[in-house]
Amino acid sequence: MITDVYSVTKIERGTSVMMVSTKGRYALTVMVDLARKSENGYVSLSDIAESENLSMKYLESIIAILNKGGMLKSLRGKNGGYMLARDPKDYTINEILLLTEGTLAPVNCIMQDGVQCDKAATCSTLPLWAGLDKVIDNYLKGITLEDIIQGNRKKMLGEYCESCEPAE
Amino acid sequence: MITDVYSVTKIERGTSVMMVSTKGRYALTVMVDLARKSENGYVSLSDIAESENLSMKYLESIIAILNKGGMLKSLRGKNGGYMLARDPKDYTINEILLLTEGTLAPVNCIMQDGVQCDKAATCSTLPLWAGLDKVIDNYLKGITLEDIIQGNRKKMLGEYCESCEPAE
DNA sequence: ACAAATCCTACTCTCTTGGTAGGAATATGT
DNA sequence: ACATATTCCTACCAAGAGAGTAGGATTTGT
Repeated sequence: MITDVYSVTKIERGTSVMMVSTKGRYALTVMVDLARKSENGYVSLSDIAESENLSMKYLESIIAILNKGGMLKSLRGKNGGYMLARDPKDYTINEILLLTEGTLAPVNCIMQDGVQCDKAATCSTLPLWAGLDKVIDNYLKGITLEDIIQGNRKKMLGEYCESCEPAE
Repeated sequence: MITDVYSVTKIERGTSVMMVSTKGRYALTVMVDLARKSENGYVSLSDIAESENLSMKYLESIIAILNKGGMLKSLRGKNGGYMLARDPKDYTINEILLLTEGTLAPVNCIMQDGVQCDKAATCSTLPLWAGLDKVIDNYLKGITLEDIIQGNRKKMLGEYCESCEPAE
C-alpha cells in the first residue's frame, strides 16, 4: 500500500519565476523618465513620482536599488535629485531589469551563471527552458534606453510592428 | 507641504507576472512522460510521480488541470490512468503552459486578449513589453511536445546549441 | 468484495510583492 | 545661521499566490 512514498521533501519556494514585477517595471519607467529629463540637471524623486503618478515612498525603494547599482548619480539636499550616470544608449534593458529583478530566467532551474539542477543531465525539458531563456535574454540585450525614448517601434516590435513600413 | 499626495490608491497585486511556476513546469514534465509512455495504454498517476520523483498529491492537482483542459484522456478504476489525447506533435508548448499558468505575459499590462491599461496610448515602455511578449509567444508556439521527446536541440536552442553542427 | 485508480473539496503554511512610516544626514538659498 | 528640500536608511505590515497536504467519494477491473 503505497501512499506517500513519493512525497517530496524539499519544497520549492515561491521565487520560482517572477519575471517582471512592478519593481522592474517601475524601475524602467524611472529610467526612461530620467533619460528624458536628465539634461536639465538633477531630477527629484517627487518630480518623477508626480510625472509617472506613482507612490513616492515605493519609488524611493526602487530608485535606491538603481542608485546602489551604479545606474544613477545622486545629489542630496535642496535642488538635489537623481540623474543618469551614462548616456541612454549605454543602458540595455536587460541590465536594468536584471538589477531590479535579480534574475529574468523563466524557470528557477536556470540561473544566471548557467544551470543549477542535479537532474540537468537527464532533464529533457531543460533545453526548452534554456532556449527560452536565451530568447528573452537576447531580446532584452538588444534594446537600449535610447530605443525606448526614441520610440523605436521597429526594434521593439520587429515584424509585429504594424505601423512600421514592411521590411524588405 | 506635500507628503503623500502621490500615494497610489489601487495596489497592484502579486499576480504581476508569474511566468513559469512549478505548476507549468511539472505539467510539461507530465506531458513529456505521457508522450513517452502513452503507447502502452493508460499510465497511472503513481507511475508518473515515481518516474519524475514528484509528489503524487501535488501532481494530481496539476493533472486535473490538464485533463479538464482536454489535453488528456483518463480512465478510472483499476488499470486506469491517463494518456495523451492527441499526437505529441500536435501539442505546442505554448498551449500547455497557457493552460496551466493562465498567462505567459511578462508583465500584467499585457493580457492575452491584447492590451489592458488606461495609460497604454502614452506608455513608452509598452512596445517593449509587447515585443517581449511576442518573442516569448513565438518561441513557445514553435516547439512541440514531439520536439522535446525527440531531443531536438537545434530547434530548442537554435544558434546557442553547441552540440549542433553549425548552420550554413 | 476488494483493490487500484481517478475525481473532488477543502485546508495550511510560508514567502514575496507592494507598499508604508518615521526619521537621520546633507546640501542649498537667503 | 537657519529653514527647507532633498536623499538616505531601517523598520514594519497586509494580502495573496505558490506549493503542497489531507481525506474521502466514486469508478472500474478481477
